Amino acid sequence: MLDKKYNHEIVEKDKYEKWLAKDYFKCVEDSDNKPYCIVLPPPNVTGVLHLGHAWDVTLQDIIIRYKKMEGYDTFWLPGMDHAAIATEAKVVKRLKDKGIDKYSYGRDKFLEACWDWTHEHGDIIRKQWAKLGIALDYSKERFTLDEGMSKAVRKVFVDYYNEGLIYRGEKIINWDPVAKTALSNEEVVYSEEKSAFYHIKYMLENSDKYIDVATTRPETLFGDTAVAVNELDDRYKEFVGKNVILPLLNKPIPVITDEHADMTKGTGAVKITPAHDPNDFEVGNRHNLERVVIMNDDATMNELTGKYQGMTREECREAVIKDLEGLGLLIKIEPIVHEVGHSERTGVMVEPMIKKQWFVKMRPLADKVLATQKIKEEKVNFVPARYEKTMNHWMEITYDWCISRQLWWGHRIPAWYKDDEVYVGMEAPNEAGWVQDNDVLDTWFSSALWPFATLGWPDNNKLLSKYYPNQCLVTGYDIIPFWVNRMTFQGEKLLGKRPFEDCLIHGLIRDKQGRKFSKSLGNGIDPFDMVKDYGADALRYYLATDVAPGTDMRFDEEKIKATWNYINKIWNASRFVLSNIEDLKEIKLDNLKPEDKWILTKFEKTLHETKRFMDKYEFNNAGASIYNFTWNYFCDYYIEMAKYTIGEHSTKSTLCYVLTGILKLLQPFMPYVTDEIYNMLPVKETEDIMIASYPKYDKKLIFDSEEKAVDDSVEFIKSFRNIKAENNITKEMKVMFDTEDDNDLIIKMLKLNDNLVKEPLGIKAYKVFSNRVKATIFFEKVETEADKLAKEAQIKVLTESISRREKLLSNDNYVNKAPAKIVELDRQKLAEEKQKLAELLK
RNA sequence: GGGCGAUUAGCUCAGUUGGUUAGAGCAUCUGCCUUACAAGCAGGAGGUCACAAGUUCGAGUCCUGUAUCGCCCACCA
Repeated sequence: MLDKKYNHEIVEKDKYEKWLAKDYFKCVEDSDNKPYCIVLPPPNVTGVLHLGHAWDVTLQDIIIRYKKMEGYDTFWLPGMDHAAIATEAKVVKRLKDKGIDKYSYGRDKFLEACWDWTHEHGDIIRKQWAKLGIALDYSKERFTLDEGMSKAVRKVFVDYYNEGLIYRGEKIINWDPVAKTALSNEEVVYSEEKSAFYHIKYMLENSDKYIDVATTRPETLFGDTAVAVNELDDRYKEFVGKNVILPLLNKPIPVITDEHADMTKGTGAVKITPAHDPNDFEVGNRHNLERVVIMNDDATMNELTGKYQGMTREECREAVIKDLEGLGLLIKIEPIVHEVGHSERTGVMVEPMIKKQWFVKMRPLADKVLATQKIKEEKVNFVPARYEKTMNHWMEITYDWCISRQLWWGHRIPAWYKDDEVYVGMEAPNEAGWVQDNDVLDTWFSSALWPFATLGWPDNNKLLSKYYPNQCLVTGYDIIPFWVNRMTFQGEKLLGKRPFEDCLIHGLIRDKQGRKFSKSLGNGIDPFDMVKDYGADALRYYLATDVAPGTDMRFDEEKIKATWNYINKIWNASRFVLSNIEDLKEIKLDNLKPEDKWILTKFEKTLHETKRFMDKYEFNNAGASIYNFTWNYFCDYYIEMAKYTIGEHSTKSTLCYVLTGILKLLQPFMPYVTDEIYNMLPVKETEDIMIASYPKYDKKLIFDSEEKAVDDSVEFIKSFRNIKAENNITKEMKVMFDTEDDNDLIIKMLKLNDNLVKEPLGIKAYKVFSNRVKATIFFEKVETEADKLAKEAQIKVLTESISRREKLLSNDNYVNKAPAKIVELDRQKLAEEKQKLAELLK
């Protein structure tokens, strides 16, 4: 016998270990069943899982468990990401707290510290996965820095290099002066900052004329090698071709014309700093300008800035402005607000710098994706579909991907140098004297290979051929540019096929006020506190059903509470069923009563609807559909009806059949409690519910006329209760049925056995009716003013509705153009309303 | 500057191809300890679907425009 109250701690205890021991989570490579593979977005080993991860994995687990019951050979591959820059930052800090400097510690020892960190956090993360009950195949777990991944990474690098898709070049890149590494465009986040246009006089050589140059970055003037104006700009005609004097350095630089100078912006004259600005870099290339690097790697000013050497960028700006002002070269300061790029990881202002780095040539790779996305059978199907635009737009505008990072934790670049020679290969060259590139690859370079490198690529094996392309990938929309896009172009280039058929996108979780969760706000919620308080099932159901796919969610603990109540409801319904079917030997759906047929029909319809939603990943709608059936039909009505015929085999069978069905539909959402209850069923098809089959829609269990009839009885019951409550009618009432039909069920449900009369009484009468059933309640009661008002209001509503409907039905346009079904419905409704009104007016 | 999303009950959210009186949970009001469940049961109340114009017999849903909020992208000096 079940406890009276659902206790999630008891229910969830030891279950995960049981599932693991029975190998339920393992894929069956040799199985003939159709494969269904998802690779888990590998969480960073930087930290522990948060609510967003819990959401992400819950969605995947629901898909996997659903597909498994549907008969697929499911395979959910877990793993973690070494997260190069993010983890390195954490380990650097940990060492620093111990008084150890990364560089003096040395590369090998530092990497050891990184591995220690990785193992610590890996263990924590695995425990967290277990708490959520997710069906990961741990026998295939991978790490983005393991041997197989490393091999795949080197292979891609070498092949791309040989094909010309990877090259090394000196270009302007985003430099993080704290981590002292290059970054990709995606790793730069822009935020609005208060700044100013500084208008500076650049004096014409040997003249007292000058050009007013407006800049937001006066500290970079030491790197100026020209001033550009537009060739159509009349204001500066006389300056073009001459020199202006670079302030502070008193160095002559040319005034050139270039399309980059926009006459409508600023003063129309722009200083050109090729080594510290991407646009100026391009201008410099066009005009063969010298590139003067004026900063050190930590973004302090270097020796070329004279007395400003050693200052930070900020200090230098202040000093420069002060000095220019002293020289009378500062015209004005115009405050503005503009977007400034910051490092995603360290938060520091990114400095554009000229550096020799490795790049992936993006155009051919991106074009391939754009072409594939035009083919229905070969494209990645985004859910919701609008996110395809996010990827496609990125593919259209992307430019070469800077993949080298000046870090230690990551895949070391397989390039070796000897004097001016470069060797790129899977292994180091044999001869002596070659030195390997010090840098590692962007962490996303390896995770881009995740959907196939984890399956054994570049070796061709059964795992790869069976499970690639993956059937689905689940991730948040914020990860599309970093990861989804890159997996897509890599998969299509390297294996000739999309990495996954579907890509289910979810949003971000925010707090109750709609703010992002962040450490500084202190508004974080630990999902495992929720598991502790309400159970994994409640958290999972909440996360999966709260919002429609692709939208953000506002976290609300009250809803988890409500889910707990729902589970408790299921628990208690099961308690009733189980305690009454202990002697059931087999489920036989024959000699069915109308209410049995009714609930079976409702269940089939719910199943049909639920499956449709599950297949579209609309778990919110699927959840609502099951909830509505379970609570409003099964619990509120069928169980109540069943109480009167509980001894009959058909009742027991129906109870057991429907409860089993409900448990199966809920299993993907609530694996623990459904497992617990399923195992207590006297009749069941499998040892555990997660290996049972999903119910199949069965037309033979659709009974239209019984459904209609019992629906009508239910409608009558509701009307009856309504009238009884609204009129404060007590048990003293007498009831006379006007209709001959069998009203047994109604009489039982309303407990009217002692109140029935055959002839009308000469006291106040209340009419109750549904389509089929009519009855009169006799009850002595003084009509109050409130009763009168209520009745008048009801008459008013009905009268208005009738006249609106009559008008509609007399409109030929409507009658002729609207579907006959709709018009017929209106006619029915009108007739009912008229009848009701007549009753009220009696 | 470009793109996307949101705007529906007090709160958080659903709402399929346009079609009965726009739904749910929570909160709220009334009455109930009816032996599965008071974390429950029964019955209510609560919405000009952001705004304006349009298409249509019919618009929360489709078209156009506006407002507010949010996100993404973009090299703007």
